Amino acid sequence: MTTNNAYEADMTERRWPGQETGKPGFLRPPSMARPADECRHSPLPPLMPSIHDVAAMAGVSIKTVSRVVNKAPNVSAELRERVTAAIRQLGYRPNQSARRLAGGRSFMIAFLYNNPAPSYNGGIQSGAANRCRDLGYHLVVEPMPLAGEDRFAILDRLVAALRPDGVFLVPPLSDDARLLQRLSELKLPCARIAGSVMAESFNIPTPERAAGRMVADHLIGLGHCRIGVITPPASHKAAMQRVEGFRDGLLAAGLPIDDALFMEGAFDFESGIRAGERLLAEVRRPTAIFATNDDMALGALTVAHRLKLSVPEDLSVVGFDDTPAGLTAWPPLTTVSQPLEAMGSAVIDALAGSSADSPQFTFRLIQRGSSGPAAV
Amino acid sequence: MTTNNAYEADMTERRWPGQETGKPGFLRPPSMARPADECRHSPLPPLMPSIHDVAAMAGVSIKTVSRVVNKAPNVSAELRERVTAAIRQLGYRPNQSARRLAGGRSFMIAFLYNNPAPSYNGGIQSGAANRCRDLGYHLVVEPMPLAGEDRFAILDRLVAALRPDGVFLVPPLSDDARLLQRLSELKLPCARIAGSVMAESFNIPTPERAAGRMVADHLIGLGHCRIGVITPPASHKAAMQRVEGFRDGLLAAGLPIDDALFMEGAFDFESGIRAGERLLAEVRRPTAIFATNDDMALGALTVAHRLKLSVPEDLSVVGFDDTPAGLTAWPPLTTVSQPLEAMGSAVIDALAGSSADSPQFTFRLIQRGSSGPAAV
DNA sequence: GTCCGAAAAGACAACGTTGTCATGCTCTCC
DNA sequence: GGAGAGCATGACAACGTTGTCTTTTCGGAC
Repeated sequence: MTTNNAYEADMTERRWPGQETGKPGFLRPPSMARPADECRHSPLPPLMPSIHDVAAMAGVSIKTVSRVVNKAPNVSAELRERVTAAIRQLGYRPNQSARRLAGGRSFMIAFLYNNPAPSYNGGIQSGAANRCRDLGYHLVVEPMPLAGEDRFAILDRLVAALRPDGVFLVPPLSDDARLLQRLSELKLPCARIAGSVMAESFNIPTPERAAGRMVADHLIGLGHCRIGVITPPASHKAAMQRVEGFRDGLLAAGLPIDDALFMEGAFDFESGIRAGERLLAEVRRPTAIFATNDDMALGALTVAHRLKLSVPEDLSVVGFDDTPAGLTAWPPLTTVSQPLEAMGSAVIDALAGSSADSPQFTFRLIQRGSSGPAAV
Repeated sequence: MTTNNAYEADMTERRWPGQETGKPGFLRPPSMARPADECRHSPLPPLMPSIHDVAAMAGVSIKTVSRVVNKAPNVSAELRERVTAAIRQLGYRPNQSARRLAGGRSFMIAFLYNNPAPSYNGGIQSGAANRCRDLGYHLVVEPMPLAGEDRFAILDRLVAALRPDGVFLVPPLSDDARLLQRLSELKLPCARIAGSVMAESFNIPTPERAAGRMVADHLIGLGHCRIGVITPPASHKAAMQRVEGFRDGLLAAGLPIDDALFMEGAFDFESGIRAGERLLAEVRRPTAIFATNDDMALGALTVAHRLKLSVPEDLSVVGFDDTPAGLTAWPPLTTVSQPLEAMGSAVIDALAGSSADSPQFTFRLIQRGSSGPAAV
């Protein structure tokens, strides 16, 4: 039911008295929406105490409570003490909607994603959500289409309705120049993970290149000298660095760079199969394959199985991302793991300005059964 | 930095004039938070028009605009037309914070999850987020610990800050009795997927049992009569139904039920390996294994590889969930797929009361290379 | 003692929306 | 033509916070 009418789509259908529809709907109807009110003047403590309740209990003005809550300076120790006690006793929590309305902050951070790898998104999201929790923010998720004008409509609606305090993007969205430009027009603080396109938004860099080098060193160390590479789609700039790093390793080891051994994939299993088939059909068959993500590596592994090649005896395969599928494959996949949760956490820190420096991450090579010494 | 002090933890650190810290933080400082104001009386259309701008342009009161926006009855066609035009021209979008504050609705739905399978969460979340978008809601994600008192604190904070219009849970959270009780105390509309514990909250049932039966029929149809089953942990009530359905199938086919062939797993890869090892060490080795989720099935598959059993010639393996890892395994896993996106979407419909009936889902058996005829 | 400046506390008006009530206006029916 | 019922519209007060400005209080220097 996606409609192009931006206005219509933003409104929720709602039943009005007189419009009888059979099913009542599950959400609390508006009329009973404020249980707090009934409690306000009752002897029982209010269910959802407001700043006024706290102020009354502490015998101060609401402004003083506000100051204490926001850790503003110029509040005497004594009052701060009293207010804090009242807050604790009542279990007061500021109402975010009211804060947003009055103060211009929403305490919402929007997570825009498109990455089809659920474990990648999941890891980042989990780290980000937990850090948000610590900092008093909330994470709103918004899946975005990769292309098309829809994404601008989606973004506009999100921004208009929520006015998030910040937005963050993961690859490949973090290289979507038009999206970044729109975000900058909207003057939304924005942070990206592993972006490579230049943009004014903050970017959290990742050691893609060093990781690519690490894979090269690993395979070369095992004696491989003819190594096929399944490269990312050209749009995936960050992942492209993995290939660069891999080339660095070949150069450093004095190995030749054979363009026939570089096959472009689409970051999915199918394209890994196709690339693997072509690589393994080479007359001088490579003894190892480095795929720039796990899905493609698993495609290569599947081709090896189909061709009855033993892994790692006949062929070593290395992936990238440390997805769950790599762990459960046979043989388990040698791959590179990223500290996803820490990265998600760092993005929130960057947006909230609560971290001291630009974070540094290290990617780790996870050696498992799919890579071994080259056959002699 | 998780602190137990509920009050402290809810507040974001904030820089006040005079407190100089080196890094400015990335979020827009509060003072420049309202760019809309500057535009209000300028000749240019306001960047973020409010209901007042629309009312002024259409020459009506703000209340009338509100009525049009909320599709309330009793507005003349002419005014509705004028207002709609003004809304469109200005690109007006209602401010959710203000709506929440005034109307008692937040247009937020909270998604509580714990399920460690990212593709499961991801699928549900994606369906839910898209449906939210259609209906004008937003999806706030909140990862929850499985046990411990923390989850109540997390829930309380979420509710206090956001007052979400609804909450939804996926397994195994949907069977967390204490959490459900707390939600009901908070009077929060709540919907669950595949819950089996009785609770007053709405539950979206899934055909787990029928799916288990389907797997049994599939394997029995291939000629298997000795089939190992890796069961879910006892806490996963919904998944337990899969085993029931499987038993139904055995009974219907007149096959014996051998308790030695039922091994409890923990829904993860490792436990699948352990259960697989034990099953395949049986003197009369089963010719097929049904694991109640893919991770455990992949564990069994790994054991088969280690024992140099051919799959499916020597052993058929069937999983459940249709995870990406099952697709990329070797051989690709026969499994059961759930319409995750539709389920996520349906939960939102249930919460918003926008669907006519309780939805019915069908699980599909995905036949792939890991299951085949029983050896004679 | 007076005065001054700074610090502490409060009063009050936003913020943008919805709920409630009041006010017309237009029918219909006697 | 007058009463009453309904519809269409608007005025205004919430909602719970924060920003701004004002007032009070408190030290200390003269």
